[in-house]
Amino acid sequence: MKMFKIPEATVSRLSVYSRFLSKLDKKGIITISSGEIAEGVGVGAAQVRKDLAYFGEFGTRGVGYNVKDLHQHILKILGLTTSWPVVVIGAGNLGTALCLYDGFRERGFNIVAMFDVDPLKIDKEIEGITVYSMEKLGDIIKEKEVKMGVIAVPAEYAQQIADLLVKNNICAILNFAPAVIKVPEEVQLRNVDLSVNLEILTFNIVNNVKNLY
Amino acid sequence: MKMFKIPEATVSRLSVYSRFLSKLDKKGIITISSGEIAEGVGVGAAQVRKDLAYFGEFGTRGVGYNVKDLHQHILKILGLTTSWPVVVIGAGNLGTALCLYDGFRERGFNIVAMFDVDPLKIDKEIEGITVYSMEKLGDIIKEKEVKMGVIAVPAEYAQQIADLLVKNNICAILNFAPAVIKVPEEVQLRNVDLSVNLEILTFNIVNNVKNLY
DNA sequence: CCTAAATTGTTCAATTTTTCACTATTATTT
DNA sequence: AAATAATAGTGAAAAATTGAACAATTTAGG
Ligand SMILES: NC(=O)c1ccc[n+]([C@@H]2O[C@H](COP(=O)([O-])OP(=O)(O)OC[C@H]3O[C@@H](n4cnc5c(N)ncnc54)[C@H](O)[C@@H]3O)[C@@H](O)[C@H]2O)c1
Ligand SMILES: NC(=O)c1ccc[n+]([C@@H]2O[C@H](COP(=O)([O-])OP(=O)(O)OC[C@H]3O[C@@H](n4cnc5c(N)ncnc54)[C@H](O)[C@@H]3O)[C@@H](O)[C@H]2O)c1
Repeated sequence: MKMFKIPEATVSRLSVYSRFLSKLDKKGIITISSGEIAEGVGVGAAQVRKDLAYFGEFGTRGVGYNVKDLHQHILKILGLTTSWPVVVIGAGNLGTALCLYDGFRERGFNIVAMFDVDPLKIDKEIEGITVYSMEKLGDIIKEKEVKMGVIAVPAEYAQQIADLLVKNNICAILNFAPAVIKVPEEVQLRNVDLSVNLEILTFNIVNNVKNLY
Repeated sequence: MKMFKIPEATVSRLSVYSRFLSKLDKKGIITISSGEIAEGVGVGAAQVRKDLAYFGEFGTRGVGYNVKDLHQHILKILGLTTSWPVVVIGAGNLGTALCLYDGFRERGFNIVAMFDVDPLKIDKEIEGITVYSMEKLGDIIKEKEVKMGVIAVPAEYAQQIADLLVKNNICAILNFAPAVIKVPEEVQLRNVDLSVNLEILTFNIVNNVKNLY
């Protein structure tokens, strides 16, 4: 790969483009211009072209992009041409909601197991997904070749769960706990912090920030 | 307010600082330096000082920041000195998980009502929060002076719910549906897109992106 | 009281990201 | 076949963000 350092914002937009293209494809639309993509996802047309230009030339000048084609290219770029087995740690309200959610499967993410410490939850099944005790974590990660883990335990345990995942050679962690956790630099970490999102909104309200879309 | 355009990243870091300070305060810690905050939340010390500098001078040179004091200042900046009534639209798995979650209340967000179209869910209570039919939305927003709405309905209905919220004078929307929705520029909108987050991780894994923390 | 250590606030430089404007290419029309 | 219109790709400019360096201020110790 010609890794020229891709802005993270670019990657997240690619993910959005991809979903938009998928919708267009289902509607049977064959070609689309950068301007129409831009309009559809709420960014600038130059931005769309620049984002794609990091990875190659996917369009035809004067014509636009072939929807199916571009979609496939983006899926490839994002690593979504294969399925990703995922484990969820914490079978509470959030963990359960994630398990019941179809949207992940549609994008190639497969929750293969949940884990919890609560004896009442262990060995139960949620939508066909078994909740295991924590001792099984290592075995299942190895057996199912799991690369990604989702942390949905209370914040005070988030770091220890992260450590455990790291010890079991997980490559990436999505953390929902409102905690700052540290992992070795070779492990990918993203935090989804819902309070932060709400608080950006309150900040904007009280400071009367004009949207700039 | 001396609105010099605050980077959104700054606002989200303020939210994280605030939680960190709250933890320190509970531990009885009186003063802290920018370097320690930086260490605690995983950013640079200069970044911390720069973020705060947008809003005033809160520290004492040679000494650091008073924890309680700084915390109060940040809460004020974020608009968290008053409680925010919130409505959640969509009493499904995610909406329910959000309702059961204490973390929001702790930060001053109060879910005052949920809304759904499913007759089986309407009039049920979840953790003391009633699920109302959609017709009640306007009345309750007005009555409870709700400024923020959370969208937790399937993607295909997200736009119409957003429109409805806007029509009822909501100020800010947090959208969980994987849909691009449009609102007037005076309405604050944030999207929490979990698939995007997972896909940034897969991108990083397959492209071997080194973390830079 | 003076000096040294600590640490903030701030300026300025570096970097990153976005936007703009232009060039090249393709398709279509006359 | 030439002219026109549409639109991708791209390099340069602009804007936004981060990072490093340092001057200013406070406290503590001799
Ligand atoms: N529910 C939400 O809407 C929501 C929103 C934002 C953030 N979060 C965060 O997500 C996390 C989970 O939230 P939740 O609402 O599902 O909480 P929850 O209490 O419903 O579930 C937590 C689960 O983790 C399990 N658990 C506790 N310690 C564990 C450990 N050491 N190892 C394995 N499992 C353990 C518990 O048994 C429980 O089943 C929390 O950190 C919360 O702050 C939740
Ligand atoms: N569950 C998750 O973990 C998860 C994760 C990421 C994103 N999301 C997104 O969040 C949204 C909700 O997900 P969910 O898992 O809770 O789905 P869900 O199907 O469990 O719940 C959706 C709820 O919305 C209600 N609803 C449908 N149309 C409505 C309308 N027009 N007005 C009011 N209510 C309506 C339904 O009756 C249902 O109760 C979806 O857009 C989903 O893609 C969910």
